[in-house]
Amino acid sequence: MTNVAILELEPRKTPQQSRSVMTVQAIYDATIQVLLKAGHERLTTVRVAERAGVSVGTLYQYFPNKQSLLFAVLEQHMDRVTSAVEEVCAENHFEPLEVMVTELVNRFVDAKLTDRDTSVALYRIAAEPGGNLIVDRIRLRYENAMLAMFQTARMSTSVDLKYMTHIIFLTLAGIIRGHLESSPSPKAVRQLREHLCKLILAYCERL
Amino acid sequence: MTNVAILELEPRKTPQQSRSVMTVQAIYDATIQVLLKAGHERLTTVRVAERAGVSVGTLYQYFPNKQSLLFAVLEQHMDRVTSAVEEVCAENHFEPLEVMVTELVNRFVDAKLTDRDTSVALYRIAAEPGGNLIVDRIRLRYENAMLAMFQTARMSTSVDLKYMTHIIFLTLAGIIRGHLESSPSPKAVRQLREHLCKLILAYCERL
Amino acid sequence: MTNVAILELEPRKTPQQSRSVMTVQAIYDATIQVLLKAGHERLTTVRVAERAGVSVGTLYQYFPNKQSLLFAVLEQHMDRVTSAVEEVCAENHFEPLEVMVTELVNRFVDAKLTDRDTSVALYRIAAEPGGNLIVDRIRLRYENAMLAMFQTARMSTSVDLKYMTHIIFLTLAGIIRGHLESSPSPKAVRQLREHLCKLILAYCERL
Amino acid sequence: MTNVAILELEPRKTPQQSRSVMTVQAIYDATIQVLLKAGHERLTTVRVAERAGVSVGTLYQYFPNKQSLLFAVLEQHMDRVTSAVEEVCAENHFEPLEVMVTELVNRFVDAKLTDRDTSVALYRIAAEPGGNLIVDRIRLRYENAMLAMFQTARMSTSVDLKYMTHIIFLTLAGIIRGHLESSPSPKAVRQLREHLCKLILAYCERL
DNA sequence: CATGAATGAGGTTTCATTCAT
DNA sequence: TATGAATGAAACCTCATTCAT
Repeated sequence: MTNVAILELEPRKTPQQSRSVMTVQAIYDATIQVLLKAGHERLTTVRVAERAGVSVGTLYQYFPNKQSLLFAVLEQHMDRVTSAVEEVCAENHFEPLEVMVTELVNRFVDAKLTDRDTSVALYRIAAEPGGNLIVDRIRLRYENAMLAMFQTARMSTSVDLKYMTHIIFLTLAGIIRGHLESSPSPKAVRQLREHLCKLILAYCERL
Repeated sequence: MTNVAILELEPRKTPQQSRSVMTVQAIYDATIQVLLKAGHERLTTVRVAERAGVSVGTLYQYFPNKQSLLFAVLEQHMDRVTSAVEEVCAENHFEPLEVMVTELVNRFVDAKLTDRDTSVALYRIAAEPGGNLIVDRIRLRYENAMLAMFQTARMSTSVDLKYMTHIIFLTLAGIIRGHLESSPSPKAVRQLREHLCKLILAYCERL
Repeated sequence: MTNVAILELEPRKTPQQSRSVMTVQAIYDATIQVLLKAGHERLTTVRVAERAGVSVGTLYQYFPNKQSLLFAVLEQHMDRVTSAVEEVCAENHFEPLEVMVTELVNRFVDAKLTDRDTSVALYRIAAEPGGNLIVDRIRLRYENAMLAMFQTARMSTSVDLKYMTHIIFLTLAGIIRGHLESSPSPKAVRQLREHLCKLILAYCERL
Repeated sequence: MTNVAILELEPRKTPQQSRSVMTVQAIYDATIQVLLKAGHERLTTVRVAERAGVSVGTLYQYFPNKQSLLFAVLEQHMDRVTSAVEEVCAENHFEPLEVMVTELVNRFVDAKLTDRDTSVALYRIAAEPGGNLIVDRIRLRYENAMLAMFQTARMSTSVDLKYMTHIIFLTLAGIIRGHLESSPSPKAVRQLREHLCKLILAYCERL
């Protein structure tokens, strides 16, 4: 019998969260704001702290150095996008291939286009030395989720599903990145979704 | 075919090239060497000048500031890759679609994989503020060359060739970038070429 | 012999010592541990408090600032060494000069070589501004104890015993410090004791 | 035949010394001045540069970091004192022991008492981590010079001259340090010299 | 009394750029 | 034109100390 009273001893953190959790979140948010308003090269720890409403010292109590802050922000952001993709993959096991691809593409595009400026800004952080470790970890999560879904599709057994998944991921991520970085107009998004589906579906069926 | 007359327009600089041309090229080369050996964050103008065998002052006589140097190097490098693609596109007008795609993919992959470390290092420079201007200009050259080629292919007239070309470019560039940045193993290149061809060809035929 | 009555004057703190006395001693010990493990430049009040198992705030309730903590630790350590010397001096009144010197040297060397790392580390603290006050006070205790002993020795009455004592103290302290700071090998200690005795004895007899 | 004209090509550095040599010397001097006026804990690179009449950047063109500056200053100072001792040792080979010791003591005391404040301030630098390397190197120079002299003295062949020299050095250095650090009065210097001679001479003769 | 998150002045170091020679 | 010593603003980071809880 678990004692409910004991559980109550640990102070509630919602909605009146603990001080430090709030501080850390404020720093996260401030980092993204500075990234968007001032840009990657003008992002300084002092500026981030100021915008977060704390002092630099406070920032350094939660992050050992500037890079760890940037990577933490990158990771939090990518985690959100990845979770969305993991979800959509889990939901579409055993669906027809066309449904799988359509859902995947749409959710991926949705996730990346929400906070598109943030996404673009974070590409810079991912490109810093050491960033590839984070990117690779995230990529594996993507590919594992996608692979699990594709393994439930009715496809020729001779297909190297793992490599196919890899190519599909590179295609999705690469095209969306290129799209985000060059054309800031949101009008082309419908066309982009459509062609992404066609491209990937054609590829799958060809194999 | 390049017009010989055009070549005559610019004064001969070989074999006894003018001093400044040699100096500038030495600085270009030094920049890439420093970029590879020290990395983007440790690239300083003094280090570049030292490696080029000149003084900082001299460097600043040819480039108004550090960024202009980096962008010039980026542009020179991208120009080489782009020229290769323009060439292959020009050579394959009126060929069967499959030939077009195969040649395009192979030449693109070849161009990017020669000096792959340099390519990767230059992604960082392209990501700096202002870099998108250069990237976009180069992208237009790519897409124009590809579009001219695809317009000679036997395809349904209802196809939006311009957008198709755009997507193909994004696919090629995006996948190769993802490939270069994550897997440094050169063994997977043959598989990559093969799947790139399948992917793009399937897409074209689907339209 | 220590007077038992004197011990009674201060309230008993053993075995159930008062909380604050234990805390202060824990901080003392932690300070020395940090000093040895992290070094003088990495000794921070937070680190000391952590190692002592208390919070920084608590530390600041017993010591007004960092320096007072360091000086208190220095004083406690020096007090132990000094007491040993005072003891040996008191014990050897009226002994032959050779016995006096031999006992003095051995006890001094013993005291300094126990916790030699601590001794070395504390030299740094003694060198801080204000540290000379502590060092001078301790030096007077040494010299007074030694002088009292030497006054019971059979020596020519024309000798300036006070200055002789001063020189002997400087010799002892200086040589041992030089020994501790440069050669960390404990093998040379016997030779050191022997020569220290010869040196000081020869000096005394010469006067 | 060495061509005199060629030698003239290298610009004269005296008395109108080259710019950089002057700058470095200005930084050295400024370091000692700041050390004396502000103390070791208030010595900052900016303050040193200011007093030297240059900018911090200039300081960092000649010294990779603060510590290397401090150590360079320490080394230059110790080198002067050591040279004086090496000189006096060389001059007194084959002299009577009493002359050797007297000359050695006097020159050592002279050297340390000139710029006594600087000497005291530099003890702090020598105590920093890594400083013992410099101190040990200097100590070897001292002991080698002294040993060479003592080997020409008429002494019992059974004496371990090397260890004797070591002890004499520790005695000299230790006593003078103790003297400098505690009593700032210059009146006791004559007495100090006298007793140092007696102490060391008695020790040598005893062996 | 104890806690420990927050502070922020201040220190070290870097590096693009200039300019007297 | 070439040089490279000098510049100095600005970045990152530390840590003794405080004070609301």
